[in-house]
Amino acid sequence: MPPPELSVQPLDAGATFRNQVYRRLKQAIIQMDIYDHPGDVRLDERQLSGLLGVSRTPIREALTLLEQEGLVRLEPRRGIFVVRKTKAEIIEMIIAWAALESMATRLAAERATAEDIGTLWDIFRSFEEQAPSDNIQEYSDANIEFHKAIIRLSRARILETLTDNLFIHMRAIRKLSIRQDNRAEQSMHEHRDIIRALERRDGELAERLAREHTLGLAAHVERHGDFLDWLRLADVRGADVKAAFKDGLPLM
Amino acid sequence: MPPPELSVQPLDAGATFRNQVYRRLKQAIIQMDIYDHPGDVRLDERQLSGLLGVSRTPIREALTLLEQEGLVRLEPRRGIFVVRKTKAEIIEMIIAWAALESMATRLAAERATAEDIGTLWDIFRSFEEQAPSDNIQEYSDANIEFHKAIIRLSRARILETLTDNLFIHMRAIRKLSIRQDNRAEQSMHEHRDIIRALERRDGELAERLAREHTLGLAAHVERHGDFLDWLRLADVRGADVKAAFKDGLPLM
DNA sequence: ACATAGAATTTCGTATACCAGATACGCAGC
DNA sequence: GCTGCGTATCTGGTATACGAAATTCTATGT
Repeated sequence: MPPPELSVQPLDAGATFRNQVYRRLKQAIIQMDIYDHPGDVRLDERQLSGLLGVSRTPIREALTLLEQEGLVRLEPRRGIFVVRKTKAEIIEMIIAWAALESMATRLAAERATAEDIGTLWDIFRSFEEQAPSDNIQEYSDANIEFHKAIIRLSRARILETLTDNLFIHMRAIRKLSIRQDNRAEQSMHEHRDIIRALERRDGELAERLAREHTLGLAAHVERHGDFLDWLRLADVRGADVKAAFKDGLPLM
Repeated sequence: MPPPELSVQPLDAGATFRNQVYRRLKQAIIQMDIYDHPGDVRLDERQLSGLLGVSRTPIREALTLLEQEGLVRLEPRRGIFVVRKTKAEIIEMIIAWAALESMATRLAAERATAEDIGTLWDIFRSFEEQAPSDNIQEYSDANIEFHKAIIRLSRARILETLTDNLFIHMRAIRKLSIRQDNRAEQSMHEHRDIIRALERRDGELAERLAREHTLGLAAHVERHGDFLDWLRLADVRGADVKAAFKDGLPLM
């Protein structure tokens, strides 16, 4: 028997102001649903500094990260703007998502345990039960959760990381009508078929189904996603930013 | 005829110190071939500040970016270390690469012009002529260039961006013997077959060949990449960092 | 009223100062 | 010589100060 081992995690790894601000801002930007309202949303470093109770330094570093993730755009001496992806960009991202998820699905077919697949069925059923009418959003969080679950089964952390970054931007299409093209039902069937292919350990088929499913979404956005290029108007400023932080101002 | 339009690019967009330092450090890290020598390589903010002639602020922001790309690791109050990927991580990255490139290849089959494909043949021939003996590296820059060229033909910027970030880390396996498993010749044939599939506009086939080609590399690393987990020893510090910057110290 | 020039202000980029955690060093005790 | 402890030093994280470019405001002349 090996000697008993005392393994202690570092207490506050990643608890720097920079990282806290990063998480906080990211969450705020995601929640503010910029795709619902036209006009630029501008962030002000000083305002954020006051709002969060830290100096500009960690805020700037957090914004640097958010810029690299494509959530904000830093225009020197002009301002920091929350990014709204164009229709073309969203479609490209869905294509990349399809690529990564289909590969993940192939891996999952080899690596997932029977129990893992059971979990997929659980998720599948859990939002099969939702009345499709009360959820206007085609790609609600629940749906994304299903896809994330599959990708997790690939046991490939990098695929998770990369797709997570893509999924963030999928809030752009949450308002896409789910009735159009009868997508609700079709999407359901495709999910079911993917799980079945995984059960049969048919990686080739599972990969193809996953790819076609997600590329189908890309095609859907191609047809009905013009609204994405519509909203690009007035300057809003301040007010919205404050609203996003309405709960829980102090950072610590 | 549309009216003549005067479009002037901003002169210094992205010419901030932060971005210059970012590019400079990235290049330096890539060139320093950390995978050739064991031991941690540590970067010192103040030293870099003196070396590059700017204050710590833009340097820290650049390091923040490099951390997100996985090139360095910032350990609060302990140091900044150049990251060496593990064998498992490299394999995961190659798998992600395979996913993205196979999708890109599928798109390329639809979108590439005949001229584009001609360019691929050019690249193909250009490093077919190299005596295979003088290039020890499996994934030489020329080879990567071929893959980048294909991905570019997909006309999907995001696929380019994502794969570029992955390719950076492929320097880890440049020293993989190309003789093993007769990979030089096999790789050549596979490249040729991919171009042919593109010529025939057979997206399905091109995608599969691209995927299998790159997954083949993953398998190769799985078999022969143990050396990646070997080198993890003493602390080197300072000296190597300076060497990497030996040419062109001042930033501007 | 309107257009315009110039000053005041805003805002991000950069430099510098300070802080606290982590390490390294040296001294004391054995 | 080795161990343990306390202090000096180093290092990254954060706050603050300053600078320059861009915007906004304002006063002025028509």
